[in-house]
Amino acid sequence: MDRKPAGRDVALDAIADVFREHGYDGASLTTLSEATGLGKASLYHYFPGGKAEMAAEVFRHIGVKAQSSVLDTLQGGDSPPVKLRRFAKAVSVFYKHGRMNCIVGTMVLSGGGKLFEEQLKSSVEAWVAALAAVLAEAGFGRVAARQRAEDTLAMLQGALIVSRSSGQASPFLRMVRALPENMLAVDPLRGSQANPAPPNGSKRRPARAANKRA
Amino acid sequence: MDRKPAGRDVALDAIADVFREHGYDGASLTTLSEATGLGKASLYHYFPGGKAEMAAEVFRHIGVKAQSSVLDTLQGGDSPPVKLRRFAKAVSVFYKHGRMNCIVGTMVLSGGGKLFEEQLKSSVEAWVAALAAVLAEAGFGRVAARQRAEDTLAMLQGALIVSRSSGQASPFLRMVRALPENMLAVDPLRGSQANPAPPNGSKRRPARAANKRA
DNA sequence: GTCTATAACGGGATAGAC
DNA sequence: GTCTATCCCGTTATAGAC
Repeated sequence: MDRKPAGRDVALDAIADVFREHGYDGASLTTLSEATGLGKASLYHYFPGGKAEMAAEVFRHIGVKAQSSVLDTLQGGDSPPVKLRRFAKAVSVFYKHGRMNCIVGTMVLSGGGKLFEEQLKSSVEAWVAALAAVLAEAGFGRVAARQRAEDTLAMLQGALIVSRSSGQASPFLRMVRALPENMLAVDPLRGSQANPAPPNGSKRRPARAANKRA
Repeated sequence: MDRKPAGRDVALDAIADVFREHGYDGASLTTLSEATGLGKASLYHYFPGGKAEMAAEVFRHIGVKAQSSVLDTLQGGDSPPVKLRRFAKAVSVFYKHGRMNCIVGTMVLSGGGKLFEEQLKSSVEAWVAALAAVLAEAGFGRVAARQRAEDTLAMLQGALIVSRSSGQASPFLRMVRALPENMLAVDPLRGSQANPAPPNGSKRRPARAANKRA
């Protein structure tokens, strides 16, 4: 199998950054040209299919990176809690601790949703399957495991968006820090029937007396 | 105060739909013209500032609708659990039970992020403040209440994206159904230290024996 | 392989008739 | 207020020199 010229893969990183930052519709060939240092014609040399092919290749490229640097942390003989802690660390690094967007979420909402429906779906599926496998290993039923995995991805996506909107990384950091215990907790997304009365502060925070207004 | 012509507000609904569906960059004047039934020049009659003004007005418009049909459910003398259940119902309706995007999240990722930074931030702030007020009323400390409110919004955003990506409403519906109890639960986002061992199925599901592979 | 130049097209925005 | 016609510019995409 003849591998593609070396320039292509390094260009792909720059291209990915542009799509992540500006979305699919917002990424112009001019911008892509500047970001890669290649002229427009050169881009078409590497990607005859134009912008659409660039985006498709970016998905492939990111998918491979995500697999090796994030999802693979869920493999191996360690216990589920250990795996999930590794995973959470890797996720935080992968998204630059909340400062970098998820390109999948970005594409879905910025013009690539219809165009790359299949790739986006299978990307989500890869993450769900990997997480669900660990949860199943931890003792959750098949359906419950998949639901928890989906919910976890949703929280990740949402935390990234909120962090971006507000310009603060803290929502993402909080989410990713709580992720391992949260995923294995008894009923994190269904509420705990055991404790209907809310506490007046958590045990790890100073929890000054609640000052209600008025 | 002279109120604007009637055609403007009905056009605004169609315009909002276009932005929600295609994002800011993806919404062309041609599309907007077709969706509203107005010619381009007529659109400029109503919105001299062009597309940017349309988007800005859409935010205002949606903000008012969100306030009256969703956030106002958190007002009144009822108990926090009652308010949050009302809120969850309203949210589900507001987003067409997972089939409709959040325009704020969409805009952030589709070209309007820089342009409408202030409006987007204040929109998020309105939701956070409204939810945090209820949580404070429920006894949470000021900081914890805001964090929980942020986390809830993040989950909502993420659930909408995952639902859209996967084409299934179930992640969103699950999230919104669990929202009231989840928000008041002891430590939903920080994991419960009391139960390190995961159960083998939840109490409300058949929970067939976990079938691990291999 | 990479460049300059340019074609073909669609975008946002305006003018002016009605 | 709404329309048709038009302008200007940026965009995608290609041709052809080097």
